[in-house]
Amino acid sequence: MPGIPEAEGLYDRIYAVVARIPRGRVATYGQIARLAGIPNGARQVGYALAALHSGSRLPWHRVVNAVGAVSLRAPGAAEQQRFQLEKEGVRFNAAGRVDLRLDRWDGMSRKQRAR
DNA sequence: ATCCTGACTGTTC
DNA sequence: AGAACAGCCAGGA
Repeated sequence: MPGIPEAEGLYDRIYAVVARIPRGRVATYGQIARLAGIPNGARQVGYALAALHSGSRLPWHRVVNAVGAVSLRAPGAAEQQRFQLEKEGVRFNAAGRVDLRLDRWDGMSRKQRAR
């Protein structure tokens, strides 16, 4: 069939990409969407992650928005995400944002700490 | 099928 | 740098 975008589910593809983000690095929603084959699916990525039940082993905390900030809305959740990232070595600036130029995952190699 | 909501993003001011 | 806007698209009512 000419139109089989996701015979395994859209979310599964998103989760698969998130699972590949190496420790100590972050990726943006748009970046993940693109890697999952969903050009303009940034919101879908957020939607998919929101659908995740607590207890999932997916490294969803490594996902930040386009400006390097945490987009969690639930009170306290954002701080928790930041704490977990800092624990992995990701640094936040005074504005509470990640410097994507330094810690963004290149989407290819799994481990590589440039800088 | 229509409308509203949302863990988004790029452009423009 | 921050705010307003307009696209974007999957769910749920």
